[in-house]
Amino acid sequence: MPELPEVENIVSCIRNILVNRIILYTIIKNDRLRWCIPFEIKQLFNVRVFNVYRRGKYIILKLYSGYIIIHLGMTGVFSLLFNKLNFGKHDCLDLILDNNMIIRYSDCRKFGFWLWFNKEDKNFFLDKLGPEPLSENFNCNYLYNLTRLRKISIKSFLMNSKFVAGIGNIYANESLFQSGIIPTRLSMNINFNECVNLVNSIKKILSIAIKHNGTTIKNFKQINGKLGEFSKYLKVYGRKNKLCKKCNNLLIYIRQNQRSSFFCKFCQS
DNA sequence: ACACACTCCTGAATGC
DNA sequence: TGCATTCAGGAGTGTG
Repeated sequence: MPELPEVENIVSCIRNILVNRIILYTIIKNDRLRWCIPFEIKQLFNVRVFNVYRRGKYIILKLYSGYIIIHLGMTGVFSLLFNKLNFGKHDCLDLILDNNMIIRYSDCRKFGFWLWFNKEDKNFFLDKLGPEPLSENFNCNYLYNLTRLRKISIKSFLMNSKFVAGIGNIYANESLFQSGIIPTRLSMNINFNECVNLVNSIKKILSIAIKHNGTTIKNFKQINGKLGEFSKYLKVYGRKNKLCKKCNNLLIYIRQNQRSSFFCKFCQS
């Protein structure tokens, strides 16, 4: 499941391949993603890619005539082909490039999407996003001030992209463990020192995960097909009924806002 | 405006 | 063994 580090990794891969290349055309195999792939993408023809970047978990392809916003959902995967290849069951579309390379997008569960925006459009998705967690705008003062106002758990807070962009379930669980805060604590009850710890933990964990090419749980692959390597560093996520790596007590699993939370009741409070 | 449940989807894991 | 059910999750949408 791609979160910020996985998306960052994918973006740096496809940036190298796509920037200054020309997309000759697209071949659509299945346009039924979360929303139907729009005709502007289906009809792309000889258009240069100016830039590829990330915002939260969104991938933005900046083209001459507008931009494509891609979200990978749960199972979106890119692969790089050097020859035309028949489509498999979960393949959705190919971008045919002017150097004979092909970028293929596949998505088993179809939670992902590809949308088109004209350059003058206000952007419905990007405009609502909170600061990037690795930017200076995301700091302890910001977190402290914003959490004062919210009667939601700190985990729900972290996973809401309008407060901070790109933190999903894995990294919310891991950051809260590292900073010793139980996921069910009300965000307004987190004190300033805890905000300092939490911000530091988030930045540190995301940075390390980016270095290790992300976390592979089931579906995430880098564009070269290699798996992310951060999963072996996970301390709580997916470790239901296993022992805490700090204190050796059993980790607790709960469902919180219809998401899995994992924590240690001795190391987190 | 806010908080939270529901929804989309497929395949692996689990249950009987 | 085989069929049925449960679970995983991002984030937009709908409800109270």
